[in-house]
Amino acid sequence: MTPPAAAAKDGDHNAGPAIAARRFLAREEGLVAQLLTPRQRQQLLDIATIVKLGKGQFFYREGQEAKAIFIGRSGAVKTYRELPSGAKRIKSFLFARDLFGLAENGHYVNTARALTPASAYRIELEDLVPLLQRDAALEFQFLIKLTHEIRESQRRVIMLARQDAIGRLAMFLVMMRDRNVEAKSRDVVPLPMSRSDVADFVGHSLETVSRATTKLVKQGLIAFDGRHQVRILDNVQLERIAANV
Amino acid sequence: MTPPAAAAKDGDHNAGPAIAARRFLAREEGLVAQLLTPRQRQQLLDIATIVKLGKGQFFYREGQEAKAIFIGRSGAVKTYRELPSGAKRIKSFLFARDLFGLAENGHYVNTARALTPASAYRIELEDLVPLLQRDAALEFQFLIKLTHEIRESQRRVIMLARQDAIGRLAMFLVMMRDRNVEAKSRDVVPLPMSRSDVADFVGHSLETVSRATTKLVKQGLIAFDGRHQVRILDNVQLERIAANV
DNA sequence: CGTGAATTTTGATCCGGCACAAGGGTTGCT
DNA sequence: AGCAACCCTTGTGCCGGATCAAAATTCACG
Repeated sequence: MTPPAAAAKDGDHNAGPAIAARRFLAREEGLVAQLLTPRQRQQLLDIATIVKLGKGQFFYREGQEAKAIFIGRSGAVKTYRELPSGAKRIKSFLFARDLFGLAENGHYVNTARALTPASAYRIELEDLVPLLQRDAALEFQFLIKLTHEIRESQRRVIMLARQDAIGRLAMFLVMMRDRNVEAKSRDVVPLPMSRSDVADFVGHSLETVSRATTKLVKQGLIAFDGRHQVRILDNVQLERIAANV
Repeated sequence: MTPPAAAAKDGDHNAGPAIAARRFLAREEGLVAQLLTPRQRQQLLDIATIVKLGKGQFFYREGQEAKAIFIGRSGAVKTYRELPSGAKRIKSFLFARDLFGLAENGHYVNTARALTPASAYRIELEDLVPLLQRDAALEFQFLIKLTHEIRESQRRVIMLARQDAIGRLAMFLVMMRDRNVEAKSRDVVPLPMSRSDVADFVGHSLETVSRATTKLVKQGLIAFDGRHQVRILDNVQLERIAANV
């Protein structure tokens, strides 16, 4: 039984699943908007169950039959693929309001695992598909979310195209900061993932990432409060490095 | 006035816009399916105009107000962003049946330019959005297309994460081969883009790409018929290199 | 079919990140 | 609290790709 305070802290759970994305028609510059109306959230809530997992547990695994999609509710999740070589390739880090579990040919193409204790709304495809086909407006919101994801993915491509380690890391930090809307302070960014997850994500070795963070710290642009939280000290400079492609 | 033969060669234009993607529910393994029913294509055709551009001309430019989306009809198109440094970052190469021109905040986020003489269906958002909101089934197909794109984008991320030049190139070639469905021979792959476009796409310098292609040729895996067409001689081996992550 | 421009290939040098390795910290478990 | 496993940092040598430079091929155009 969760005390009301704890529930409130993570946002607005009671209202049902939320999806966040940048609208592609609207002009609300730069803002990540809540896409669903209260009514739509209620509709989704009606067919959703809530899954709560401990750190390290799996929402689903690569290759499993895909029967449901998930919408992040609390905590942090990573999705990745195991490559033949045994290396993991991080696909994405997911938080509240993120959509995950889209399938190909009826099977999940990657594995979703909780980085921290995490919860998500689980919606059976069998329930979702008819709802979407009945409710074009709701489906439209999913569409918007997907275009948003495509763009996120492209930002990542741009990041990966860079050669320099510090640049990639700076870009990564900025990305994480930007996803961390609704935080008290925009400059305190939680990094629930391990360094090696970051390394996989930015496409560098763990050591290189470590060196790069050290450099940024020494330059006074960032500081760590423990291993899983960064404070951005010099936003301007960090942005400059991140944008300097 | 295009002679009928020329029109037929590029596929099934007369039937209206086509969209290709891998369905995410269906089990038709590995196949890129035509998503739209004849009726849906007709509906789109009714609100579409056809844009024909010469090589090097622009469908739209980064930052312009986004009033329409496009669906590839013939020829090849590239989309890219100009980075502050002046470098281009290729986002994607597009062919017939591909969707492009999705906006963010009402503006195009990249530039779309014809690599070869190319044509596309242009559909005004003002016409499309109501149609989608009226026709959930049609919209659903768009949704599927977008999930497909997300996955393509992720394949690219995986490609970029690799370090070795030959591996990236092999992967790129395989990707291009796979998109080139409906070709007479699967092993003759057109490469309408320049080497430097390829370099931008795979995230290496032009010289490195050149060296890598040379190596593949010397190893007897591929051969060039002119600069814009590759023949894949040893598919097995090429796949092996491409998959060897 | 020739000429100049653009694209591609080839060559040489330099630098940054990877691999390997070892030391110190932190976290989780009992 | 204590121990062990894991995670992160730091150091060194080496290799692959970027960069600069120049030659070679192809292409566009008349």
